[in-house]
Amino acid sequence: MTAPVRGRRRGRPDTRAAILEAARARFAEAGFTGTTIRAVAGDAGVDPALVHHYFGAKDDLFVAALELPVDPRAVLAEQVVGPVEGAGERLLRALIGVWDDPAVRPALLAMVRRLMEPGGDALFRGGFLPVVLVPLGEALGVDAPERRMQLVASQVIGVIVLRYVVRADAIVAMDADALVAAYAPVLDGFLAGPL
Amino acid sequence: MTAPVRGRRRGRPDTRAAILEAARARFAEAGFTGTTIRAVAGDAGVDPALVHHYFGAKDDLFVAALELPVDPRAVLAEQVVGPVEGAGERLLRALIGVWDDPAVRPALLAMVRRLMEPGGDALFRGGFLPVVLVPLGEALGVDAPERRMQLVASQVIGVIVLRYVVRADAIVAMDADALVAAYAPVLDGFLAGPL
DNA sequence: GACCGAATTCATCATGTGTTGAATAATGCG
DNA sequence: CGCATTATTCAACACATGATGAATTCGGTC
Repeated sequence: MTAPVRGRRRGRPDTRAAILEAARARFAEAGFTGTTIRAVAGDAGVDPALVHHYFGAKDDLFVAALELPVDPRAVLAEQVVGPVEGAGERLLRALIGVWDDPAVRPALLAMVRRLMEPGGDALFRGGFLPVVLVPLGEALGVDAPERRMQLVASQVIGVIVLRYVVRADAIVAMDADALVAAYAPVLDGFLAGPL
Repeated sequence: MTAPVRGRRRGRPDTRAAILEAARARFAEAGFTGTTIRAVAGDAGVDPALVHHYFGAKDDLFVAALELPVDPRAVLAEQVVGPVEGAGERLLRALIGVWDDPAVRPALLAMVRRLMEPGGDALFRGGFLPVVLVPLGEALGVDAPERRMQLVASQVIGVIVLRYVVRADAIVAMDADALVAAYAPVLDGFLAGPL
């Protein structure tokens, strides 16, 4: 049995990546304040000090863990932008594609959890809304993008919470087509219906 | 009965109530783990030990703060149950009525925040779903109440998050009629539309 | 083989947490 | 008044947390 070995490890294990992965999982599961550096270090099989060595403070770890393998704006520009007709379905399919990718979901979950913690409103108003939602609305060419995209968000976030945070079985059980059938009409209504 | 109790009676101003109110506000704002007993005591202008004196551990404080001035099932039974036609509007108006009551909102917010924290899925599956959602669906006489009510919940929770947690301005600005106009058709579709 | 830098751990600090028990002040009853 | 009872605070404990700096070990380079 290996006694606790001090000093550098043999071979070239990518410890940094292990820490990042553990941090993503923890942040996704427990949010920012609910995640402890010691727990992350434990999951990665590593001393807490090493976490600080690679990423500085806890805040820095968080933004590092948030670095998405995907740029949401690129995904939206490629898969969603286009005519308003069918925009709801395209949005849903892009959303599901990204969220069901296990490499990306933890980071997204962490962001959603952060949205609910104190200061989350600022994150929404200062980040999510102007950076993602409104530009998307404008790219789709809808009128009153602020209002309509907030309506859209109110449905999308509900789906995300029930499917990925709270894991309500009926919503989890739906595949992409079922989700589109249920929600695309709603989103289309928010995008193009009467206000 | 009990012998005549001698001695000091109750706090001068009702300190107990002050603590409860402070606790409700903090739990609503920051969730369970994000709320510290010292902060509650500080808000109530009181020593932390007094909080323990009145309510025992932090868990007990939380359940005491959660005690709603309203029984959600009673509200639903009175204002929502009825024919499926118009159920969406009735549900929305009841919801808004309860959530916009400043005496109740903090406790509700605290519950929603708890739903997002670790273990929130259990709270949903073991509490909210079987105690509130499914009975309501059955009382409305819809088919497949589990599925339909989870769809309803996915929209309702989205509205709650955007309006009360994240306070998205466009959603906050809507009055009851505007909310009904926007969301009642969606809910009716989930309750009675095709699956 | 010597040496430098990177990887890793250890011991430790300062702080904030929930909680406890004793101590003091106020109140009401006989 | 004096006593019982409650309200309230003080001081402190035990623990977890984020963070730091020194120490140790390894990998690669001259």
